[in-house]
Amino acid sequence: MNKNKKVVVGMSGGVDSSVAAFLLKKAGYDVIGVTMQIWQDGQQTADNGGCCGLKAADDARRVAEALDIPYYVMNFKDEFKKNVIDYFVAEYLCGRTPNPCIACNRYVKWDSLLNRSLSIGADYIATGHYARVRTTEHGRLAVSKSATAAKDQTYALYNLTQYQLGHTLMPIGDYAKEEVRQIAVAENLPVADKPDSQEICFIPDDDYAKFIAQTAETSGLKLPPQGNFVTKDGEVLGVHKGITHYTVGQRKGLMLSMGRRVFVTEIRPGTDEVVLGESEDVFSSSLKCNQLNFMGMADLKAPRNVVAKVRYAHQGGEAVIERIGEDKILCTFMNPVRAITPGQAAVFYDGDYVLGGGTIM
RNA sequence: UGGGCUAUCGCCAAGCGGUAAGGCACAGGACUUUGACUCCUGCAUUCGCUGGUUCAAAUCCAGCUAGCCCAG
Repeated sequence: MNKNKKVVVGMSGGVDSSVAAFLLKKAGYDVIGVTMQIWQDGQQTADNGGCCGLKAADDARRVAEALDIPYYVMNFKDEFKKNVIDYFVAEYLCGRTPNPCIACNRYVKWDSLLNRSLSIGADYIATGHYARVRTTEHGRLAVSKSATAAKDQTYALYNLTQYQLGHTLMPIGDYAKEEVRQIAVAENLPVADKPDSQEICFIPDDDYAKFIAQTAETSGLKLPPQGNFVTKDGEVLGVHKGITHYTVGQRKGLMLSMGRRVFVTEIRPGTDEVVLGESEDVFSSSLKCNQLNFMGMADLKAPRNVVAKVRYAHQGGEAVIERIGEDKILCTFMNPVRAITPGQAAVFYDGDYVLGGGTIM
């Protein structure tokens, strides 16, 4: 039944998406390899095999040749700049901590790439994400955790719509990381031993504050000034470099010697204050989120027990969610969770699959 | 310019004659398709300065310098 079904595979040049392409071809799909060109100068990301690196394209092309599938590079620079980079910078400028991977998935991969793929006659797009698409008992489509819980990437995919999911394949989700690599080796894919990607792909040197400052400047945006480190009671502890340098839960880089470890507990964009506190002060038991997307559940009428994740690497905590507004959910945890941070996503699960999620306020 | 006290890594701070603890900060690494967190490693041949006593001093003595306190 896969015969004649055409699928565009987003190929990053990494092991995962390469194996995804292989598996689809093996399963009988009409596979087209595509690398998204999203970042400005190719030089920048030279050896970074990131999810969206650019040297990437060279590797992806070699894999496509090895697999004997058509291969194209599609230009999504404008979309990426607008929906990921500008969003990323704007969030930091107002004291929040964005998750660019979520934005990239939502707007670039599952909007721009999907639409362009459908327009050239594809039935699906596929990626190398460690996640699966499944149908729930209520007939909803939802991403569910991959075979390896350790490599689960469903968190970053909570924003997908039913329509998008209906045109999505994630062939890697049924395999463990080691198996994927073994397949790559067995099939002699040119990228079999490439290391896993990491860090934000568009900031090669890992210096966020510098990147934000540069981008803000070229965009004519005003950078937040220096301000005070304060305690929750208002006592001034020192001067900081500007709120873009900090995030909730942060301990390193404060350049402040208190004699004990202190952490950022709150960022106050209004007064440019960064509040510092003890380790236990960064735990909290509830959060509110908006910009909701419902996936495994069609809606949220009554309070519901879920497992909620508050960041990509969060193991998840038991919680109750309830609607407290047209576009607002209150999530109350059974046990306090560390570093709930505005701008990050709260994603709700029922067992293995995603019910929905929103942006932490 | 009478008396007293203190001067040890960027900060705090052990040490009390036997050859420089620890914490914080910082740096590097690990982990990680977000930020964080966490973990590992590193971090004073030298104890305000100058002499002296001693086999041996950051530790004892003297002078100097600096800071603090109490008196004027």
